[in-house]
Amino acid sequence: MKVQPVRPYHHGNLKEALLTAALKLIGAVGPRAFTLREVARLAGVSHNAPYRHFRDRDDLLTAIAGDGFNRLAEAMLEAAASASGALERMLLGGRGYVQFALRHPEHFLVMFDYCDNLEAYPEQAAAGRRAFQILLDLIVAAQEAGQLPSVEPQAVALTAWSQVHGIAKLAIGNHLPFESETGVLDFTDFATRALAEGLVSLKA
Amino acid sequence: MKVQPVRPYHHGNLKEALLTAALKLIGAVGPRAFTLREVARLAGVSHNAPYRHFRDRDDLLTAIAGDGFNRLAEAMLEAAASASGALERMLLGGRGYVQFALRHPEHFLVMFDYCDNLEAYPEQAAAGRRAFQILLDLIVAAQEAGQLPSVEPQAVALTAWSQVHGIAKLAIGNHLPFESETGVLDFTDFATRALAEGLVSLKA
DNA sequence: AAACGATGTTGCTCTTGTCAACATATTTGG
DNA sequence: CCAAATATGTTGACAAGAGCAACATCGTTT
Repeated sequence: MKVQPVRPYHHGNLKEALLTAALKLIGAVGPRAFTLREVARLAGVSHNAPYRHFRDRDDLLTAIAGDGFNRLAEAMLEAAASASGALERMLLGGRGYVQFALRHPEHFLVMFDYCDNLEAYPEQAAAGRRAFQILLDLIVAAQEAGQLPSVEPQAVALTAWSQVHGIAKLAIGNHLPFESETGVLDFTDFATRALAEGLVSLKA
Repeated sequence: MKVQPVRPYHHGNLKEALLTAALKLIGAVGPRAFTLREVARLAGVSHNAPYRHFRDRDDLLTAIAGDGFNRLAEAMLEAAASASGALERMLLGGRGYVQFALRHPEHFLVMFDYCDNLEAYPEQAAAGRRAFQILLDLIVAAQEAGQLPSVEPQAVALTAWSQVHGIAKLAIGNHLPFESETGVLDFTDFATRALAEGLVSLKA
């Protein structure tokens, strides 16, 4: 009778396992100390197994970035869903952006700082554009509801994006003096409301 | 008669030369591909010479970050100096922040993304705080001039910082659709003015 | 069942960070 | 004015990681 092999030669779902292990590793030691070989070790495979699923180190990181953009999009939609007014939905979308960054810094850092050449990966780049489109849609809806002035939505979206992105980056980098997630999110509300108010005033 | 030595055993000012070479290298290949050994090569010294001036790789990067914070502070002061009103000075300070990031992305990236543990380096951390203090001062001045509401200046400063930091990061990462520096800076004006307007309205 | 492609493994080379030991220049105390 | 002492550079080593090549094993397709 054959002994149950502790680990079959073929992993079965190594690609997913590698991505999961990579996220865990980045979460533990940061994207700088991230190592392909350590990921392989975590997944229990040889140091070269990852190359069957990812062209190289950057390819794996880009996959994580693309996954992150999809999750970010979901997070924003989910956050926005819990409001009634169009303007509130937009503000909550921004809040969702920051909340995602706080809860998934591994993803967020890779998405924006540890992944050159995102444009060279069509699928991941598209995921990024989709996430931005959500913000744009929220803004257009607020404009159509008359709660934001009808200046170029692109400019408004970039302004809002810059605001929440700055908050997210500074918060992750421990540059903001808030202890808790709640503290950062309350601050986000303050900042985004001020900005929205200003956009209204500009038009007036 | 002794032949003029092409290169003396002692460099003379290696520390500065290494920092300069490091900046050039980071500018050329990005902070990810930055290598201590390549820096040594650029400076024309052996691969271990840098260790006489920097404890390790992170130490050199942190030195660059500290230098960057000082230069950023200068840039903001200089930008702000060319305006008369307190509010205008504050807005120009933010513009200077973004302009610095655009012109010195090597510095900016190291300062905020490739330098963990800045807090472990008292001098560099202080340089960072001084730069933030400049923004804070500009805001307090605008408040005292009655051009900004007198809500907690700390919160206002963090909001403004987040705004310009987000613009700077997104611009450097090529996420903004502006071709020229001027385009980004005009957008910065738009965004910061909207935010300032909103802060005024919030109080009202 | 035999061949094929996909998936994993072992073993190598090249590069890097960092340590240790040694060499040379500069400064300083007698 | 010269000998330590101290800076500052150099060479040589080692471990670890990225990525290539050759080989092994598995499932699939004829």
